[in-house]
Amino acid sequence: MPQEKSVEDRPVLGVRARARVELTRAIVETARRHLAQDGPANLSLRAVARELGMVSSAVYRYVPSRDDLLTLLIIEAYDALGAAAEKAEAKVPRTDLDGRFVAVGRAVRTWAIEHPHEYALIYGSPVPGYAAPQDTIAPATRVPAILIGVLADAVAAGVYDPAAAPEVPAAVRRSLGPVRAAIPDVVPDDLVVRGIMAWSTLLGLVSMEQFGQFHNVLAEAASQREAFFTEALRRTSAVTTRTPAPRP
Amino acid sequence: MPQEKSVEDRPVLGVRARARVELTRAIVETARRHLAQDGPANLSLRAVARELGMVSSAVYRYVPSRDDLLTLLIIEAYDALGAAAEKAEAKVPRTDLDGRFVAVGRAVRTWAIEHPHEYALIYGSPVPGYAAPQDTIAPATRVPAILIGVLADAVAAGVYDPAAAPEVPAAVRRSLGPVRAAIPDVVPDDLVVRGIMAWSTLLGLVSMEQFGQFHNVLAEAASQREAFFTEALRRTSAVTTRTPAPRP
DNA sequence: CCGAAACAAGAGCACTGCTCTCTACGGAGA
DNA sequence: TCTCCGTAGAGAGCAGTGCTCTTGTTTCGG
Repeated sequence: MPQEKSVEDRPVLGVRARARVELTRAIVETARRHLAQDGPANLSLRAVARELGMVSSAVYRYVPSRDDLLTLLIIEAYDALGAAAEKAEAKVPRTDLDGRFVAVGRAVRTWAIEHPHEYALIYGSPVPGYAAPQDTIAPATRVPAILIGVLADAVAAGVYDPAAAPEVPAAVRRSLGPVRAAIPDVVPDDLVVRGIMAWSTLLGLVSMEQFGQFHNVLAEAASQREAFFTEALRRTSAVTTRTPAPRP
Repeated sequence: MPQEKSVEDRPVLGVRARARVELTRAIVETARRHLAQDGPANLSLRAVARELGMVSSAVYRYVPSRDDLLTLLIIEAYDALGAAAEKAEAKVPRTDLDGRFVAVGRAVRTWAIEHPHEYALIYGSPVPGYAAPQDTIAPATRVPAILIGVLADAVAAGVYDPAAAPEVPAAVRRSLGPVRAAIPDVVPDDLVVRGIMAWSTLLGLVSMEQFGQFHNVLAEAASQREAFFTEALRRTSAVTTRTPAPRP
């Protein structure tokens, strides 16, 4: 998008530039509504154009392709989910580490229930080409960043004693290379592994519920689903941010 | 499919009936190949028909719709995955409970890596209408059934002492209603919850890797991915099939 | 002020799922 | 054995999709 640079340069935007940002916003917004209603697979560029009263070819002036539009929606979804999780976690006292983890998990689940198609878009099978564009990885880290904060605070508060942390096998330590760059050094590898496992459990639970894997497994009533989920989150937290018992 | 009944009745199949089962098999088979190559979203009935040298409308004599064809492929995928997991688990000595769980987990992951689109079809965001047809739920239980066997053997072998099992909250116990029907009574609710969590962790790990959520988190090298995964599975098993320490 | 760039509109291409009509043929009853 | 009847295949066609190209029109900057 070479236009954006010239747009950024001009302090006062001309008629054309204003119309461009406005229309781009309108396109993404109606696309988001269509996505929420019909799901990623049924998102139609032509339908979006129709609702905006323009012809389909005109949309291509603003969005390079359908996949790029989906990428924009992916970014929006990651951001919305991240905001919801941050808001929920911020309400819990800093010292209540389990409460913070559970709050994040419940926020993710609640957001997924309220935005099933958006959730499927970001955590389901990727619809566009497999390679996730560079723009999506930053917003995708928002929720994990909260969990990293909890891990770091567990060490800081002494709930997890790094001195008692067991060494992880060398191959496992090497596998953690990329994520180590985003985690404070005080968090030992053992706790990093636990954190990734906790995050996987959380997403696994939400995805399985969202994608229907809990049919004929858990009761359908919302209150019981909620009870099970909260229990699972509490147990997950209990095996994550705790000083490990020395094992023979 | 009212024809099937008459087909079952006749001991010797006529030319028409033979051709029907043959062609149906051919359609599903080529569809499976197309699915493996291009993914569920790009599966085209017309392309399948083209490859079989028939016109698209003829396929509708055998498959009611594209979604029904996908449902058939879903059933096949569940069965193939279940077979792979069963085979891997059968090789482990019955007494090695952790080994059996890890074997199942590794088998699921290996199968997912070898059949990414099939995996996405069954454990990713559902492509057809949300309601999973009745025919799919039976094959879907194949892998979980193996894990249930491990849980039951943990109780039988005394590795998990049901006498020491803590009571789960009443709402959680009620949420387990459906799945209890498929689990021996000797397995206490506490262990059922652990089992569902372990299964969620396993699927969460595989899905996150498969859907690209581990980019910039774990190293890309296959050996390191494998090492991390095995470690995670071992840890998951270790917190599942063990007599719980009494907590204050 | 004028040329270049951006824009909207429309036609068109190749493709999809699915329906309908028409013709040919296999199989079972009279 | 012959005669229907239901099934099979072929083709045309409909409505929809993503995307491209051409043709005018409007806006902006030198």
